[in-house]
Amino acid sequence: MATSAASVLDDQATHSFAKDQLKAIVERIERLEEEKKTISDDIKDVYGEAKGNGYDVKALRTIIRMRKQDANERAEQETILETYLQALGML
Amino acid sequence: MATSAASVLDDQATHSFAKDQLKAIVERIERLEEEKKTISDDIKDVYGEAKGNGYDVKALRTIIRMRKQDANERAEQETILETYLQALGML
Amino acid sequence: MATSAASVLDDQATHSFAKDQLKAIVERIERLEEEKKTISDDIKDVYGEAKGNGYDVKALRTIIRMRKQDANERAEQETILETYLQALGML
Amino acid sequence: MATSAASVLDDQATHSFAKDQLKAIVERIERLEEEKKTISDDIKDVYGEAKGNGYDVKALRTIIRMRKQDANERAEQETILETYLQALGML
DNA sequence: GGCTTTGTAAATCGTC
DNA sequence: GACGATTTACAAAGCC
Repeated sequence: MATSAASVLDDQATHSFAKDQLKAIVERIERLEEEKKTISDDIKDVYGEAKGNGYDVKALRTIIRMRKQDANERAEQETILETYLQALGML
Repeated sequence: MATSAASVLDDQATHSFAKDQLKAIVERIERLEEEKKTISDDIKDVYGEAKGNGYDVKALRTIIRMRKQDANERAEQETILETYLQALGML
Repeated sequence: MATSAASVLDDQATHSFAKDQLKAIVERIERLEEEKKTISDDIKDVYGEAKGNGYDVKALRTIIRMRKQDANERAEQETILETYLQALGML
Repeated sequence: MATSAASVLDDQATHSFAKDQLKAIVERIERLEEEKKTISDDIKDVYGEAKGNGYDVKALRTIIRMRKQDANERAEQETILETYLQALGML
């Protein structure tokens, strides 16, 4: 079966487009991952610096983790409150 | 033993300083972790968007991973090359 | 190089042993995973039964999760206490 | 509106019952989850022990996973067979 | 039935 | 460089 000149062009265009789109996606992700790595390194630096100033890194991590937990818990409390209000027909 | 007025002030100053420094460290880390989370979410968004456009997310991740490996390998090759050049007194 | 009759037997014995040992490990793990699956199914049954008695499964899960969090938190509090005591040279 | 003495008792009884039932459900689930965790830990122990005997844990996991897949496939084959037998009126 | 959430596995990183 | 701890990726389960 023959393929018309038009459809060949279409195929090429479509193919090109797909390739460009994929490339764009990959590059966006790689760009973001680089930024993420930069920040991770910054965090490591802060811990390292703190350690240099006599802080116990493990304790610091514990503090950070607990504060995050507290935040999560507050969020959950709100969720529960909403659930109750919902159950009481107050929302 | 008595504590002089001066040392009380010193203690307070020292204590205040330690507290402020700790607070600063914690806040810097939390700030950075927030930024990191933002970027992680952005990455998820890109994958989600790609999925919406018909891409297979797992395959995309594989591509990203392979390209990272390739980059690492290239970097390693360069390291080896430099080592040789160094050994040959050409650097 | 020749291989004595004894070492052939040794090799076989060693090989057999290795094979049996590997088999034993695999079977122990598979046995445990079966048990684990049984329990998971039991848990699902309890939730299903509760649902049949008019309980809101999602709410039940929230209760279970919160109680677990509380337990974790208590455990962490103890960890922190120990850390402080350690720091104070009291352990 | 007034509430009769009888209905107060009923309410209390009902309330007590509901509370006890909920408590029973929660405790059953927590009990089962504990058992599940115990088994998970046992599995980890087996892997750890195997590692101590020179086995490669990742390879072991691969074996387990493949055998599970094979089992699933066998199960699927049986399902297909049953379907055929059913279709042929032989079940 | 897909889409999010949760649990598990793998990989990475810092430590000793 | 092996080990444990943390982070990240994958898989499974539950919910809509």
